[in-house]
Amino acid sequence: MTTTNEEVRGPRPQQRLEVALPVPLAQTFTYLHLPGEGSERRAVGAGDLVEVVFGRRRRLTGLVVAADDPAVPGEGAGSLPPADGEAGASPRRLRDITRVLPSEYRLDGERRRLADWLAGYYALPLGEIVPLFHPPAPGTAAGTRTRRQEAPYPVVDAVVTSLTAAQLAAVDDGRRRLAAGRFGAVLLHGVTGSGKTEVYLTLIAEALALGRGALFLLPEIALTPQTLSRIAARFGDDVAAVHSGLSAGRRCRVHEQAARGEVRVVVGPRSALFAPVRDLGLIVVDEEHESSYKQDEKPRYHARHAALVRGRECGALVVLGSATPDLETFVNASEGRYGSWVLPDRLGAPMPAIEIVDVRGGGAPDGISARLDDAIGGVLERGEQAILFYNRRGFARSLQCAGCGTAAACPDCDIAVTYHLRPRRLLCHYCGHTRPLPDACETCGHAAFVPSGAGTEKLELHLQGRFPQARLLRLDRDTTTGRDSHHRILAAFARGEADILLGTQMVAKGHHFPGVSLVGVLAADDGLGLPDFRAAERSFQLLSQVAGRAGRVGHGLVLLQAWQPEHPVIVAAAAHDFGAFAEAELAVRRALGYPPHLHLARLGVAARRQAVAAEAVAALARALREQFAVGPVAVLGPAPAVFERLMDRYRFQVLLKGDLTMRHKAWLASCLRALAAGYPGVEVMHDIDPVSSY
DNA sequence: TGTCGGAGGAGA
DNA sequence: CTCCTCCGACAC
Repeated sequence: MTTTNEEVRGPRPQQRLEVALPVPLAQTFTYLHLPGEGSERRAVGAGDLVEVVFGRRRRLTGLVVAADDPAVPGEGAGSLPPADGEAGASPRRLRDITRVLPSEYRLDGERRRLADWLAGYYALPLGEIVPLFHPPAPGTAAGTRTRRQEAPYPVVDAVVTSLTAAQLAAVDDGRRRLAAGRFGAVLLHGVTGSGKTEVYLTLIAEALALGRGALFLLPEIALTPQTLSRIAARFGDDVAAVHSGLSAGRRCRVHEQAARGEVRVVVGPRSALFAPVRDLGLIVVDEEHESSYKQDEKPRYHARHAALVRGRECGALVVLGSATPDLETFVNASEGRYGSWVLPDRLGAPMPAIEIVDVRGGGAPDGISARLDDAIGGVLERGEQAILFYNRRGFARSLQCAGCGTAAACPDCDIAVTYHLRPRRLLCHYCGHTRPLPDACETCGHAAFVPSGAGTEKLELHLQGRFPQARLLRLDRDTTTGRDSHHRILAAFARGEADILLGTQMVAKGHHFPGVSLVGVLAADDGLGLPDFRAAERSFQLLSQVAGRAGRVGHGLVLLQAWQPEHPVIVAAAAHDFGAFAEAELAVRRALGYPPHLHLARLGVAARRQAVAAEAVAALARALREQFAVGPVAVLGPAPAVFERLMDRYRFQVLLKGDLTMRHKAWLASCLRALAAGYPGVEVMHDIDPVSSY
């Protein structure tokens, strides 16, 4: 058996590589590379991506963080310490890497610094960050899908008229900042339809003229065909869009073209932030408040935050645009850390009138008040269009036994299942568990049930009965199962093939529907009761967004039905008053020590057996209390999660409130690893800056 | 985190 | 006796 040292000192100039791999382990792995063999016949160095076999048969792509100098085999010239091959532990025979990825895939410079920041800030091993930076290899199962031809979408060509004074002011300041070539961040605060996109496009053109590249991030690219077509029309071959529908091969091509500087502008969702655009000078984050910028699986990073860090690392201007800025962004702008550009007016049309409809005391028997019913009738008479927003899927929120009142529950989640009509079944919205309607109550044997609480399916039925002549389209997760169905429904509505579009929050997202003169929100205060510190913010954003769908030409009316018509969030939304909302909400956040005043970290523990999970989370809380006994970080909990049992797992959590330093994060990562090791069968997760507190 | 292999339960 | 699922170990 040869020792590792003998391997390195062998006759051939073999390289020893330290490779960070996407596994949740706080270590790198040593592999060998023989330059001159394999697909890429060159020596590799820190920053190269390599493919390796890991364990029995896994193939992983990892980042080389250190490598021997191949010219000096076996000598200490490389950055690696000598292997501890001699005494004690039996030396393992090192494996060869299977492939070096082409140099377009190297992860170095500002992207490497971003990767290091992500790993530190989100308390993850560097290797788990690496997959963000390279597209999936062509030929993988996920990569073989090709994009289907899309139904035609009427493109509203924004006539490039002259810019308004407010747009000009933004563009002028942007030009100055771009010319300076230094990092800076700016909030572009403009209501729906105020011309933010034109500002973005002008600045992208400016960056290109200065010889720099640009990134344009959107929350969900599938929902913004109009923005996309405008970018494509303006920048032609300089621009490439990445989205989930793209095959892995296409993705790789975009990546390589960007790395070579053949593509200068990359557009896409949060993952596009990591594209190797050269000489990056501008990063646009459109709809920066959108929670989809936070990835809800590991690595749980926030693309807005990461965009700011990348901007800092490469000296780029970062423009954050929104009609309803995230409060953190808003505070940074109002306190002068970010610049601030305001577009106060809608182009071409006044803001729609917003009216609050009090539904207390049975004012809306079938979910629709007389006021809204009238307004819908008027829209249909005039041949216009309406959007109705109700944020609940299914026919009934639950099915209760008429005998004992028990609501049918999911066996794996301890949560009431939703009653769906088409197909007719009970469905758990948390784990997807379905079952047919029961013949009799499982608790008492009674054979009659009462549906309670309405959903979009019931709303649709009601509308069909009430307005038989109306053509309806329903848009929610249940009508958008097929690929593209989402797009098809919106396109059909945009072409005027239906009079009423009804659905969940999917109807709120950025589309221009010129024919829409009425927006009805059936339960505007629905989201306010959620046990989440961001409930008010989310409600305000959603209401503002859905209201923006109304009357972009001519008259527009928005009706907000509410049980709490005097709630400050409802009142502020109805008055188009972001400032009033922000002031009130920031006061609450400050009083309770929530973001943006302080940062949060959420630590979760889950296990099949409740007692095991409870024991593990207690141990975690003890360790945290000891660590943070002195200092500005508060430990809250442990407490059962808001949904205590999901997917047959009991869940508990601890919340950290305060500003965690990188040192804290490093300690936290090792603490959580130790916890997972000490409690086999327990799943441990952490979420830095969670989007919600549960 | 994904994969493998052993332990132990349910059913033929 | 075999199939199957659950759980822990391990990874260069």
